[in-house]
Amino acid sequence: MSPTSETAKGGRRLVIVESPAKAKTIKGYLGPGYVVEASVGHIRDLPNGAAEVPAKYKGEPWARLGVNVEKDFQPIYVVNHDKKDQVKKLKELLAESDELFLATDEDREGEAIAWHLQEVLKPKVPVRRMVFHEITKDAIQAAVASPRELNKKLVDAQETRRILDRLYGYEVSPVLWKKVMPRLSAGRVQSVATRLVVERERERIAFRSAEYWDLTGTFDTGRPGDNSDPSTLTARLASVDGKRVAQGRDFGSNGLLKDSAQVLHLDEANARALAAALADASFAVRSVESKPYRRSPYAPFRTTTLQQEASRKLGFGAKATMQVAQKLYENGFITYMRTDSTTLSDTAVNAARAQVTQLYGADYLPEKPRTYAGKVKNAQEAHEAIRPSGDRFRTPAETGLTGDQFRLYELIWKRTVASQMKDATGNSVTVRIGGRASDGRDAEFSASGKTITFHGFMKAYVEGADDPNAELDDRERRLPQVTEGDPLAAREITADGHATKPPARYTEASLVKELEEREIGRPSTYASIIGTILDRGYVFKKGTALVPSFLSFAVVNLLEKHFGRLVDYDFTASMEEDLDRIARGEAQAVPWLRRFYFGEGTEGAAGGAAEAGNGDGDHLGGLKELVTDLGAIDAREVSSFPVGEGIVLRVGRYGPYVERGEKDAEGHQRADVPADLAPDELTVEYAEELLAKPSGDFELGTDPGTGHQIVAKDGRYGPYVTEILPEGTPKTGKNAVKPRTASLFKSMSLDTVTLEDALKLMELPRIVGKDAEGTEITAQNGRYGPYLKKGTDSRSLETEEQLFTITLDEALAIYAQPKQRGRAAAKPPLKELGTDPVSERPVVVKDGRFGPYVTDGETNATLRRDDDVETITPERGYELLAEKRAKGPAKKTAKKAAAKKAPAKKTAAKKTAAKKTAAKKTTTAKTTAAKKTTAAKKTTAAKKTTAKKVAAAAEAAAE
DNA sequence: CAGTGAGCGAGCTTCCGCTTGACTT
Repeated sequence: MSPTSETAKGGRRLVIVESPAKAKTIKGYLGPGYVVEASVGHIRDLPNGAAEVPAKYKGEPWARLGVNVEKDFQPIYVVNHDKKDQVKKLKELLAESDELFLATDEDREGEAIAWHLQEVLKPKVPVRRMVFHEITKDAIQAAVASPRELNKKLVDAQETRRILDRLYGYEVSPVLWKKVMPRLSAGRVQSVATRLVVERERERIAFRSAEYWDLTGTFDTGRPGDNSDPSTLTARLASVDGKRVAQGRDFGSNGLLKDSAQVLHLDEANARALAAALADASFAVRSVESKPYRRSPYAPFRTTTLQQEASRKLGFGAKATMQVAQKLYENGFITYMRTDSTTLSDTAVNAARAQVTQLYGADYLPEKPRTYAGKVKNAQEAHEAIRPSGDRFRTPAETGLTGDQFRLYELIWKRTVASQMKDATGNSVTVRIGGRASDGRDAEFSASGKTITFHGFMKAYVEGADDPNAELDDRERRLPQVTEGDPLAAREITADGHATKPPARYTEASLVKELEEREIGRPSTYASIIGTILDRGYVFKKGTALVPSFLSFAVVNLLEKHFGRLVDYDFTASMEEDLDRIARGEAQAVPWLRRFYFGEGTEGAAGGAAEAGNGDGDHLGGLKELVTDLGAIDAREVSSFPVGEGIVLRVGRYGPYVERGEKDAEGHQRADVPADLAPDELTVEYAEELLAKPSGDFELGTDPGTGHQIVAKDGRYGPYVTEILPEGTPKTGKNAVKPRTASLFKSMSLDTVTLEDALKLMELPRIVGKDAEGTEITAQNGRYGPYLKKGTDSRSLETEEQLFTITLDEALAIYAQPKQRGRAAAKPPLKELGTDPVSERPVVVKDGRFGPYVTDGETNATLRRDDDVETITPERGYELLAEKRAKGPAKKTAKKAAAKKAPAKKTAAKKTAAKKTAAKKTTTAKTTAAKKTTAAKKTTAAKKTTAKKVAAAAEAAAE
């Protein structure tokens, strides 16, 4: 496989493409003298997080962004971790070459990859940019013969896009961490995708169904029927006394008629009365209308249409489709699968036409090849449509493929062949039938049919439908051959009730389609967009439907209210326009970014030609300002949704819950909402039901001793069991009784814990015995695990089982030992790393609350994600400590200075709360303490925000 | 969102878009 072995003597050329599969193909077309290798996508990017930021930028306030927002948005680029080997290989190959051809895709990203390659490889030989749109020998050789220069403006446009996405994502996500829940995310693409799903659900919630009725009549021609001339036809009531009968589409989403003057709304009684009045009526054909029918084939596949059809016809998710397609591509069965183009190369058109003639005959072949104009607005057209590869398409049977690969290939093959076939033609017929009811009303029924006289492309391929009730294109519906005036007998007339349905939820495929239409996302990302919003818990799947979570309602609500422009559906489209201007040299990246980030009116922005979006002229503030001043964002408000009857749904840190009344007030109720409840199913009645019974309980049974019901729950500190006290037990006041509670052991789980386990757990704390002085020793389970307690002296136990088994002698033996202070002291270090060269202290690895860390007794540094206790070297340990020392003190003092008051208060508040809780005089005291803690926390949060604001202002001033 | 004993190292989460393996399930 060594590419150099194929290289001819002298005049070696290195050609770099993006994909290894492509490299393999092209290699064969270029022959000796050329080495073809892949970059395997992008090779450099902005640093992902703090760990990837080069040391020299670490202290910078903008290091976290990877973009120097203080100096013309200069990006920091680092070679992607997983591309280091590939870059090394490319460098080696380049060292043996006399010329470099950058043959990445001809689109914005491809141009950028080429530029990054040039920057990283630093070639000393001539560099050429070479592009091609078709992988054939002629096209490739022509491309080599006529290279061009790198288009730096196009690269600028890509870089601007990259920086904007970074600023958006890395500035807005932390707002969500603070205001909604940690680890959430926001982004130009995912947030709009989420918003689409949320908005559809809002429509469903607001939707009011309408009931309407109509009649269906079965009419008989009185002739014996056959296949081409059935004896009966089924027709629906179309109008009464000339007034059209209302159908589903006549109703709005509010359940009311859109235009009540024009249509007749039949209710059940009315419909039944009319049916009865028509029972003995005589009917005749009033009109027969025949129109030619013509249908053209669908365009060849691009990524989105392939995902949609694979979903409809094969039941594949977007990700599965792409994985199967990737395999087909790698093994040379199909062309590239991430494309927004429906264009077929000449080679492909010829192959398709040859196959049409061979399989279906010349009658099915149009005179001229069909071409499909690009439908996608921001298409970059770097690739062909998705089609079988080669200049002669293999039939599915010839491929030898099996399973999913076979099915997907067959789909692609059929669609491609069909795209070069003739239109399907036929007739569509509408028959109107009239009759007079016994009450004098005139009723007109209507039926329509379709006959296909020439199937054309439908012989090969018919597109599926999202709606399972929808009729497919090639379905024929034949009506009896009747002419105007023909008498018909009504065999049966029935009244049918209907209800209008809310708009359907998105599926993966339909959401991707929507995103493409709105120019949001790219072929290479459609599948992962779905993955992202699923991973974040913004949506979940119910069958194939994408259902938004309550969490996504809170997130979208916040974004709409405070970052409206960023989740505007036209934001991306307008960005694309601006990027195009940058690519054409009509606008400059830096002023554009400055306007986006710092807002209008900032220095330099006025001179820029770029207009940061159209239609958002009312917005002058920049992103920076929006994420700095968070005081205006009321976290409680954005995550509260009224349900009705005084019930509010709230999205808390632990998930959604419903609440009635104020906390601690009389009549306050609260209950968890199942995480997989679809928002449109949360009715007032359901909320009442949830509030009526304690939620999330696993009912274990009754304690034979007390008669109290025992339940298992999942609480803040994990699963636990507790008892339900009978009605009327005072929960507050002097005689308050607290239910017994106990955490589950690690070995137990909520769904398997038994009543016996629970009763045993609730016996804790267990009295083990008394020591020589008569002080009671108890065994109990606490926050840090099982422990013994003697007065104020506590000792950890090793296992939870010991809580039940430990004897007095064993307990006394433990107390005879000196107290082990803290967890770290109790455990030996995980590893010893020798002596630190700087502090000259012994360095060890320990396990702490936040995972393993290295310490020399003075400085501590947590191991990074890539470090491993087993494999860590002493040198790495010293390095971590040195890093920590380098930034530690500076950061610490800064932090202390900035947030001095807040932590002090917090500690004080905590202590107060702890003391009062410990005192446990009454539950009232406890409630007060809890309240105070909450209040203190709020103050702390507010203070922190203020402190940050001050810091930000200082930064701005320093500029 | 139960409320239980001490002492004490933070660091990281996150974006979009271009590509495949290397992993585990």
